[in-house]
Amino acid sequence: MKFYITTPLYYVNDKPHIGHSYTTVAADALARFRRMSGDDVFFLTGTDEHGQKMLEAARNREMLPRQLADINSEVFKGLWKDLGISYDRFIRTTEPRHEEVVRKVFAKLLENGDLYRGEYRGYYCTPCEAYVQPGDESECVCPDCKRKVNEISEPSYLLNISRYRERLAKHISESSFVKPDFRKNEVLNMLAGMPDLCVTRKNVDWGIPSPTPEGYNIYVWIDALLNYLSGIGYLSDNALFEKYWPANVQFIGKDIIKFHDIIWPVILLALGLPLPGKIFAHGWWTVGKDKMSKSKGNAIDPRSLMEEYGRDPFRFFLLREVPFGLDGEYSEESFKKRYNSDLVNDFGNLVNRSLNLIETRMGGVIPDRSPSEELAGLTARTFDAYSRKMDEVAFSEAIEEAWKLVVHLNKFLDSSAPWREECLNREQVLYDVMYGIRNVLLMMSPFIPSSVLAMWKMLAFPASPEEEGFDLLKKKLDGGIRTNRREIIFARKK
RNA sequence: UGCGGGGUGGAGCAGUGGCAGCUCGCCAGGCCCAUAACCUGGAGGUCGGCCGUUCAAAUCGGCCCCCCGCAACCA
Repeated sequence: MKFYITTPLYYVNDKPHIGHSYTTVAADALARFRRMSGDDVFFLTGTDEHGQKMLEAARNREMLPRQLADINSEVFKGLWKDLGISYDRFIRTTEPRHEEVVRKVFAKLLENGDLYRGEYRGYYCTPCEAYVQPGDESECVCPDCKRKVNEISEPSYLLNISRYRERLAKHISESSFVKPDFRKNEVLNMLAGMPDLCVTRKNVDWGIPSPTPEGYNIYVWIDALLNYLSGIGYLSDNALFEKYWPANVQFIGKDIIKFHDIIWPVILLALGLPLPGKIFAHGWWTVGKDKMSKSKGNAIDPRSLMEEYGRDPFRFFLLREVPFGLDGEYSEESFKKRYNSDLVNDFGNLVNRSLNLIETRMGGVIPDRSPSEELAGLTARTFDAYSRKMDEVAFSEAIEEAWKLVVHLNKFLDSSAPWREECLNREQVLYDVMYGIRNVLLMMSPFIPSSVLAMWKMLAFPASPEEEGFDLLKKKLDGGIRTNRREIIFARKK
């Protein structure tokens, strides 16, 4: 089976914060899970580089928007590298190939009447040089800069949302397109009241020119959304496109629901393309009860957390701490607690104590047996529950399922006490524990791939979890292996 | 105001009619192979309020109070 997954394109007017990492790590974990399940995965991410805010940000730094985009897209790439993100393609909206697709799509929509020339009536904030929607009619101030806005009316091109409103509403109610489920009503309401969308900009000089006589630029969101098509070869590499489209899952933050759950499918319907399987909107990370934002200065920098704890604990925390889809509260304390209690005490210590027993009681060689029926059964049931949760994109619950095996193995060691002289089936017990650990490692690999690989090598299991995939769960562990030197993979933090 | 989601032991949550559960924290004990780790047991809640339906309600209905989200381009 093919599996096409995307993150949003991140806007490069500023540096990445924890939220960008969140979406990307989530997509990466799912991509890795599908690969290990045997799917042919295409994982797309990238950067969104046009638009008014880029112009401003570049001006503030006294550089050209292109220069700022070059710098910041590298910053994102660098972070993804350090986070171990296994994307297949990193797209930038300033790539000529992408720009060409956007122009072609625009022309096609125009031709079919899905875009039409009309009047845009609305409010315009001169200082921000942007169209805005004032919060309160009586106030008429820009929601961004809080200054007065002017009502204007000018010719522009509009996306004909009305034409697809009913079809889309029907699809949303009848499918699992909008995820999580509790967003459905919200989106349907939004859709019902959504006017046709203005898709050209008169005063923005950093963008893709629209193929119309007036010399407008194309609205950045139209530009950005189309990356999901151009990124897999729409209108350029037909074989690739046919292979992967439609996307199976598209991850977004809850702030961009309107664009992905309404405007995006309208464009696709207009192009006659099938819609993605799911648009999954996750929640925000908050600090205390406050929303994390640049203006408040309380944004969490992923770099500092990674430097202190390492890449994998950061990935683990993001996906374990909070149910995907809901908001979550970040605190250093909760991070440390997760780290110490889950990764150090439960998991790390299990591997460490088990390997120590292999070293001291088995001369460093994993005995060759067959797994007990009980443990093999438990593994199968655990994996079953785990995969179901992964299919539901319920990461924290999937990890919880795998953790049941970790807890079981710790208990099993305690109750069978293979360190005692009286323990008669020591070989079987230790074999079972190593077999169980191997299976836990497989299930944890999508979340903490490098730590898992380090443990895998330490235990001298053949190949790697990613090469083996989940098929290995059905097979016994071939013993007779001499293990490598014992190391602490997750060191306790004070 | 409209639509939606919530209010359950110290914290965070699960639980859509039948003895109120989980994780963390706390207390006590066990074990001692291990990263002061792991295991077991315990304390702690009249499930926001009032009224009602029912043999039986956290769970259904009504009214009320409080919090949050979306209606407004922050992952």
